[in-house]
Amino acid sequence: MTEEKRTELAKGYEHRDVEARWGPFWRERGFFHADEKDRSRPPFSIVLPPPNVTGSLHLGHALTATLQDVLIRWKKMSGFNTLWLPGTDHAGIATQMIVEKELKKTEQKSRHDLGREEFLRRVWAWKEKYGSRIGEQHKALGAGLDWERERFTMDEGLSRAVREVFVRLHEEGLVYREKKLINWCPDCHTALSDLEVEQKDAEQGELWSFAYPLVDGSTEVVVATTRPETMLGDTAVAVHPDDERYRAVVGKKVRHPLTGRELPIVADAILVDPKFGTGAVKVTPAHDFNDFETGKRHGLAQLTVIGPDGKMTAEAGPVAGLDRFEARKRVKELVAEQGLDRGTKPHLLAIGRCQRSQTILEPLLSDQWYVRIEPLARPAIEAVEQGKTRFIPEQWTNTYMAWMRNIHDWCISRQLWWGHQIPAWYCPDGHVTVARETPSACGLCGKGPLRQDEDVLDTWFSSALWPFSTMGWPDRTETLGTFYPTSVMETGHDIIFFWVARMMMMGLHFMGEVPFRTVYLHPMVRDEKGQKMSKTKGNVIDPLVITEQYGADALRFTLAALTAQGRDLKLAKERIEGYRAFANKLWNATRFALMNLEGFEASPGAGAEGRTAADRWILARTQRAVNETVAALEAFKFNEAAGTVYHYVWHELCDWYIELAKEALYGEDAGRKRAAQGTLVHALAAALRLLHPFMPFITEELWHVLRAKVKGDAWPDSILAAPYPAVGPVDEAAERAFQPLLETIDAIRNVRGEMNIPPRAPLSIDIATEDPVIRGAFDADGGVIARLASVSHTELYAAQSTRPAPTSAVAVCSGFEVRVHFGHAVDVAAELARIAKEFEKLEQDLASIEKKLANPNFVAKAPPEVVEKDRLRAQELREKRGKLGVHRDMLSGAERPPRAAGADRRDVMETNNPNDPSKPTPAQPASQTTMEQAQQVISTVAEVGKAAVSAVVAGAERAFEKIEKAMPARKPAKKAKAKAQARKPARKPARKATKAARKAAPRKAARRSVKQGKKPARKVARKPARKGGQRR
RNA sequence: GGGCGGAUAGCUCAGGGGUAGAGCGUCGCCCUUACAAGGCGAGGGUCCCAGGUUCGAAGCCUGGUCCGCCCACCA
Repeated sequence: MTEEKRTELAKGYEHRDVEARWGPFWRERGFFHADEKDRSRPPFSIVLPPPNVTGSLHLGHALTATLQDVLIRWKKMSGFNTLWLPGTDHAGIATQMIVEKELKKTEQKSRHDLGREEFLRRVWAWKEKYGSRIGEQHKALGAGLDWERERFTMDEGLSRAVREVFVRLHEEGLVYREKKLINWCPDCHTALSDLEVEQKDAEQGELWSFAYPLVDGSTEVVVATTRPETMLGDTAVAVHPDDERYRAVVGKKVRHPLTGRELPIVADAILVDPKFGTGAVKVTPAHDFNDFETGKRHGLAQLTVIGPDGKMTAEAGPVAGLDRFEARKRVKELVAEQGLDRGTKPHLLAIGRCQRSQTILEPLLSDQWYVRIEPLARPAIEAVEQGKTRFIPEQWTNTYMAWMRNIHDWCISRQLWWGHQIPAWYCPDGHVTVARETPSACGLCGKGPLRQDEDVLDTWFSSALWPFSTMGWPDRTETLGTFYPTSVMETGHDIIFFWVARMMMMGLHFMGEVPFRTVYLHPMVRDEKGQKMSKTKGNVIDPLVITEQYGADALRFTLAALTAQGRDLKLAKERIEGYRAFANKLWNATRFALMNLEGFEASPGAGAEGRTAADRWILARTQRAVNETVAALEAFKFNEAAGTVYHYVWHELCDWYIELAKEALYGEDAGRKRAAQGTLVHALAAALRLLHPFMPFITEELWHVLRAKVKGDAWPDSILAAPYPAVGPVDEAAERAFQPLLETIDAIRNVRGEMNIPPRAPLSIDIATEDPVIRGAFDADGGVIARLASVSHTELYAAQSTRPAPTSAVAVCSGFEVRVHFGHAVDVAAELARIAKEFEKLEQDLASIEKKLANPNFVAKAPPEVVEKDRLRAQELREKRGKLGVHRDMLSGAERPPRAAGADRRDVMETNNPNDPSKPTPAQPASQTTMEQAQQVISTVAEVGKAAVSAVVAGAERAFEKIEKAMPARKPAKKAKAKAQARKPARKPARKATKAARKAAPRKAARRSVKQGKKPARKVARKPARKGGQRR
């Protein structure tokens, strides 16, 4: 590849060029070819849920592809022998309807005009024409599927598996044919399974009552129905056996007003609820599921009055030939004409509709094939109970169980042409022969010719076999031996019954083993408004439209980042844009590295001796990111994995480390340079590998470019062949050691922002700490502060600094204090306001924590480590408060601490900053506040408390005026002053000030710094104020 | 009629008995030689309501309210 020679990158990331490059590269080199003979590596297999062959992928498919590809690439890089098996589903009804529609449109013909054979030819042609689009889409998404193993549910091999399963189940008595009531779609002209019936919200309908006169003329029985047309099929009237009102008429007969037939009055405790309506029910065994059962209990006739086309049959007498809804009106008229109408009431009812056509379904009596499901369901329940298959998120286990425990026999025959024709043949005598291959004569009587059952099997029948039929079953293939059971079934929770449950049953029955160890059910993808994407709503998005615009990597990353467990996923384009920017960020980080790798040595450990604290810090952070990412992936927490890498790359590697490393990279010190280069390459390479499963294209591209530059042994010619970063111990000491420096930079930046000091205006700072460890950190690596915070001059003190307050701001950090000198008078009011906010925050935190510690129950009952932590925390807060108080008092002029004898200045770090206009006044040998003095101030401050703040501020304003007068040449910047003015009112409402105080500098500083171990240092006490009750 | 999920910053959503988070958006300052698809900073919360358990509840329990979703043959 020519790009391997490139060692420079374009300024911005252009996904189009890059993405076109790597798909073919991976495929040509067979990276995704699974090797069933390789037993040296542990297997990891996923079968792709087969999309509808004539369909086009939507974002739900993109999510499926993304998550599975993440798993596959991650596992592959982690040393697994991976198989990801693609394929498509023939999707019986859906496909047939598409082709029929097209046929109607272009040729004005129905499938019957063409005949079965010709129609099927057309469907196959359609499949060939459009079936490839799915593959193209998957490839565009970067899906690492093993295309050599692509399957189609109507392939010869899979069809053989279907026949085998059907025949075997039939032999075992688990497939049977029976005349029963089924859900029939008059539009699609086929039977449906229970699952294909959709119950929408209750629809407004009517409950119509009419009277059946008794044959003996003694009285009448009033019944009610929501479906008047079915009364023509009534073959009885039922009442409750205990119902006194009807005791006398049970056993008698009523006369049908429209046909004259006589109908028995039966007593049935199951069907009839005496409290509903009149307590009498018309019974229509051939058109209602309850009535069907009732009819069987009482041996009632089954009278079919509605035909498969939805029109009334000849049996319907006066309304024969009418459409069922026409008949509904007509029946009411006819009954009314006889004076038997007893009124109509509005009534809410649930209506079953066809999942495909939305047509109102008709319960119809017909011969269909069924799978006896209970014997198959039992092992499938047990397998989950025993943990052989695990659902993630766990809550789906209940859903699965509830359905499985209440499962009905599965109607598997469909009156369609497109699909697996049922391998059953009928002889002239009507005997059924079920066989794997076309039989020549009746298995029972030996007669011929035989006629094959015209129906086909439910699409989901073949889908149920997918995990093993695709691997060559019924043959005992090596592929099955290596890759079955599959490792993970990843699919949407909407098909848990249609597909997951049925795969479980079939897998267990025919393979004797669950089809997958883990079922990960992902959320549904919705549009920005939270609506389900559907063709009818017109909000379906083709993933390719997005990949074209933003790049496949951005789309993939977005989908992964939004896939939290247990909730639907709303896709907003802002989010995708954000992750496209992330790709660009990664691109530029690599670009930066390439520009700064002259003299890089690839040998392992090179430059280790020159490493700075910053180097050790990012190495530790890298390891932490690796650990967290891997842990998240193992738990299927895609959003956490994505979020971890994102944060690491952007906010640690880019925002911090690259900036930190510039000094060494640009500098002359060869040792340090080498160390920084090595560290940068290590961190970047880790980032690329961590990210690869999520963003395969850009990471592969950058891998190659980087590889060409560094020429190391550890750089295989594809990132896919590189190992996924390994989990390992984190150098927590390195993290801790560097923390004060990060915190200092944050603090200075915060002061700048708050005080409106331009980012590059050089500043002089003092750092004061009594902690030798922290002091050591500043000694060794304090230089980074100069660069990242534009500091020109730093002095270190062993204790609190007392340089003249009016020209400085202070930030109290954990274990040290930073004084920022401006070289001119500070905006005292602004600084005091800033301190006031912070002070109040400290007060609040301290109050809440002290209250806790004062509670004997807390001390006695809470875990000792929690108590100890709070004690330390309280101590720290008190310290900070004290220091801040001193500063505030100095600034406000309210109290000026006496100078202590003897300078404690320990060190001065000069930073060469060419722009430095005004070297700060050479530091006076700074005086020191002794601990005693500090304590005194602390206690004073504590007493003065919050109420004093405004007074102090007022004092400060006076002081400010004085200063301004005294130093006319050093007026604060106009803007700063204006800002100070603007801020004044904000101080007044206590509520607002409190709120603001919560956002005080230390917290912010901590937030900017990065997570530290389990308990992030950034989390400075921040109990909501309302607890303290101070806000009122 | 059952069952399941959700309600947290302006928006979209993570989190989850011990110091309330992210992305986007908003505001301010920066064209700092990797990146303006950028950098730095700031503002922004009654974690739906009411009880309860607990030393401690946004989280756990109970009961509500309002949104989703799934299942179910009530004429």
